[in-house]
Amino acid sequence: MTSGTDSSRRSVDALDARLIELLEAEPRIGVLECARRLGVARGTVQARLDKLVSRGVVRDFGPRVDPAALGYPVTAFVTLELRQAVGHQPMAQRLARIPEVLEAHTVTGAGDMLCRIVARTNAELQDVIDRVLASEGVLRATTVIALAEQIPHRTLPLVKEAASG
Amino acid sequence: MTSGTDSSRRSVDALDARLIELLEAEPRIGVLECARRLGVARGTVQARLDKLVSRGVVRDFGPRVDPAALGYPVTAFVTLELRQAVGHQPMAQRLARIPEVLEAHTVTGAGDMLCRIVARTNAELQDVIDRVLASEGVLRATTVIALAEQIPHRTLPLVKEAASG
DNA sequence: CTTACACTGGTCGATATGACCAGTGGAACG
DNA sequence: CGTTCCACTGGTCATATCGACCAGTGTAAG
Repeated sequence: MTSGTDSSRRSVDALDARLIELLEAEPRIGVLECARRLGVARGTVQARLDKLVSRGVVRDFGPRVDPAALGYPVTAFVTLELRQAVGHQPMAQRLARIPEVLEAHTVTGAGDMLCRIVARTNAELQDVIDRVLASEGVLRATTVIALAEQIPHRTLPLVKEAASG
Repeated sequence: MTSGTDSSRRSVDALDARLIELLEAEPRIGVLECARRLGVARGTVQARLDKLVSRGVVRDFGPRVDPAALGYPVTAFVTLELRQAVGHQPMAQRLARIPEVLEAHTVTGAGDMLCRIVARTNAELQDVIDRVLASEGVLRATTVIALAEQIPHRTLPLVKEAASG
């Protein structure tokens, strides 16, 4: 009773999307309950999940930690200009040693790297930025503080889009 | 046999941190196995976990989806300048309708909003940005493309820092 | 037509879960 | 100094899920 899904061409199909959506909404329900709610056999859900994970679409099911609840309510995005001589790799390694640096990308444009940084207070944010600036090769740091999270990190709409489009 | 942990003052203590670390590394192991590895009773792990969740430190255990594996390998950060007249809230709602917008913050500085956007190709990125620009109230969009993810989104070092510091 | 594959629907034993409980030690407080 | 509160212990319990199997069947592609 194939429902016409073809998981070989598109990376996710409608069933995959519904499965991810379901897990996103209620992560604790388990395979059996998923199967019931999606109206398919349990083995099918199991196979789908395994494939999603092995294909890398679903990275993991680790705990999502909220920095604010941890005591780090200040978020900032810092753009770094680097001296040409210093490579991105060693720079990234130095940044990685600073726990408050949650994320870093190399980017196009005037800046060379874009980092997401958190801190306990604005004052401590300054400390963190100073620590970043202390790294060799950083010429300049431009900081914007995130005032509010208008859209929290999400992927669900994208999953649905990928399944249907 | 209290191990001297005081979870009332600091938001997380050493045991919490080890628990989160363990779950981050191997999300599938379950409460019992956690208890064994941490060398505490199972009930303790259960209580800690419940509290971490209820306190909001751990948001959830939902699947972490990788946009790249979904077919959206292009990431960009877009800074929006808005017309003063248009509020941030309605703007965020319009942005939320675009699946490729994964995240949006209001920020300080020249721009008003900073968004994380993904796309299948650079060409499609242009389409997405056009869709963003089509929203009423957007005066200007400045885009930087993420070339490489030097530090993937992480919170573990922060958790350890919060537990010790 | 034949092959390949996905899904079905059933069973199996092993294991984890979440709920209890009484007891104990430490820390804070009066 | 005694009391109270709280976290942790270590034990049991019934229930539910897990992950593994299996043969059978439909669709789709070659």
